[in-house]
Amino acid sequence: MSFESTPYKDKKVISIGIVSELTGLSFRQIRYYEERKLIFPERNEKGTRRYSFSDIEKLVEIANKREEGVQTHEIRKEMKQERTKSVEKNVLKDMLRGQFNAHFRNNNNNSM
Amino acid sequence: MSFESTPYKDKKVISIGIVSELTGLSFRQIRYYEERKLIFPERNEKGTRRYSFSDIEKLVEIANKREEGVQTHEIRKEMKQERTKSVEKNVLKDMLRGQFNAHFRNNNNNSM
DNA sequence: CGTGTAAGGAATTCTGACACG
DNA sequence: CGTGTAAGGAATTCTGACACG
Repeated sequence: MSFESTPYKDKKVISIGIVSELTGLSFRQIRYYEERKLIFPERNEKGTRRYSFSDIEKLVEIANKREEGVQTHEIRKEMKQERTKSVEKNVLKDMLRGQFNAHFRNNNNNSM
Repeated sequence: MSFESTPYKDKKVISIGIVSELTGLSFRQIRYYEERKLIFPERNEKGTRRYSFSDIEKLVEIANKREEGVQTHEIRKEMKQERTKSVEKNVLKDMLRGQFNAHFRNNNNNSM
């Protein structure tokens, strides 16, 4: 019923050069964070990496953590926790939507 | 008051190869439509073109028009009209917001 | 551990031009 | 008018490795 028709934020279309420009990180750093499983760019047929805006946001977060001296291993753990929280939030949202729909199931005939 | 903090849709970050993949158009066609002032990619320092998701949407529209046999010159005119309409719509929106704000100026103390 | 760098190769993109129609 | 293509050059990206610490 509810579609994400244009999730530009997650489309993997940006090359590493632009990502470097946008984040201020070196190619070496960007590739290394991939090696450490912090980001997951896609590849085109020829093997060049493609990143999304989400990846760029993640990289900025990573850069901040690194400046604080946090190791990639720790950052990885923290990001896993974030993902779990996010899943929980969605579960909660679904439950609320369920209640909401139940409540209005029988008297939703006028407003579109 | 209302900010577009992350207008990913208009960020010029995509190279012509990806645009070609996404639209199905050839490099030649994409560059030609720029020459005819239908799209306006940016350039990085070294001169390579960078497109936005908006540009890609425009290109798809252009491709559809071209298939119908519409010439680039006509397409250009049509797109100018679209822009004008869009401006008018915003003017209307601003007027409505003005009235809305005036109406609630004195009794907006509870709900955020 | 995290990052820099030189190395060699492969893929990308650019421009201006000739071609066809 | 709109698009294809071959041409030559410049810029981009890739991998694996050595280096420092």
